[in-house]
Amino acid sequence: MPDTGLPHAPPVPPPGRELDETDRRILRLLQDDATLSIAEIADRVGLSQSPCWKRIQRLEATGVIMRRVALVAPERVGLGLTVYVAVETADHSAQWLADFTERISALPEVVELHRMAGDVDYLLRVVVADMAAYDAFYRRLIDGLALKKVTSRFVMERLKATTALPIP
Amino acid sequence: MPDTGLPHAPPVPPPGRELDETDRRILRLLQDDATLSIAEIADRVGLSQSPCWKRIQRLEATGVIMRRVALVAPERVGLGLTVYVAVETADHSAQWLADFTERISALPEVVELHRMAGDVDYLLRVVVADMAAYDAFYRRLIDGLALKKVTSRFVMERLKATTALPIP
DNA sequence: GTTGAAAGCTTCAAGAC
DNA sequence: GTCTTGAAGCTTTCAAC
Repeated sequence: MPDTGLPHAPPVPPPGRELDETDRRILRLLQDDATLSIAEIADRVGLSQSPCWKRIQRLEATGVIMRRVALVAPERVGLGLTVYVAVETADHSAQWLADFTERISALPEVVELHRMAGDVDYLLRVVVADMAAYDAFYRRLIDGLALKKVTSRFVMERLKATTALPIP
Repeated sequence: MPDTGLPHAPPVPPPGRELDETDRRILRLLQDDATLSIAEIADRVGLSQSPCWKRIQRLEATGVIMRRVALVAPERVGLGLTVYVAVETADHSAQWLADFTERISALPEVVELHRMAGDVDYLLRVVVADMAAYDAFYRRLIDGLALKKVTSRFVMERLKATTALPIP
């Protein structure tokens, strides 16, 4: 093969293509309802139980299925306020960023932390009880951190929220 | 009680306080790992199986536990790109907003749709395969919609992502 | 890939405290 | 509210095709 100087094809599985259509059908079912029995799933994807069970085992062992969880309604446990926090950092040294990441990840109110491209460096999704709780969180967040800009955007209404990925 | 003119206390369950500490411990366990057996949960919260099972049934029946799902690793199913899209709408009539909401919710790539307070009207979380797929999605998104401003922010790295709420 | 079957758990209802 | 008991059903493994 000629060396084009371009990046190589990934050394390992072409994303999403180590899975056949049956695997993807199983995933679509399970990410919608993880209480389905093997019998039910096998039936719906047109397999018998044993091979279906083996496929699910493999999907779990290889990390395609990361975990099975219960989704809790936030407002039912007194967590009525979700806030997206866009952070622009002042310091961009590797050490500072590592510290920042570790420290922010440790905050339980932060359920998601993303490093972003573009104007915003980090985007946080924060879940708290109410505005007073958010204020307390915010003070803890900025305390001692050199942040250039912090923009809080408050969720008024959750119109759609699913953990089910649009598996093609 | 004197009428202060301030908003009343909510007429129904004080958020999160219809649940006792045992319920909350069960929720913390299940939102971390929904494969735990009743026996295991009962053991950890200090109950025997039946009352533990009844509590879980009640939490599901009353919608505190919304569902049980499998979480799939996006990059393992070829969905390597997550984008947050901030939308400012041009039209704010009720009819327009209803149409907008319905239309956006129907797009499978949109896994979350929030109505926001402040400068941004809507925040979308979009999951796609790659930049080409996002471009195709973006064209469909803006096609025929009067949007004042659309800002796409691309996730470079997922540093933390949990569906487990910080139940106090 | 398939079927069928057996062992061991888990779930859930019933009845008592 | 809690506990114990027991039946039914499910998961998991295995043998055989």
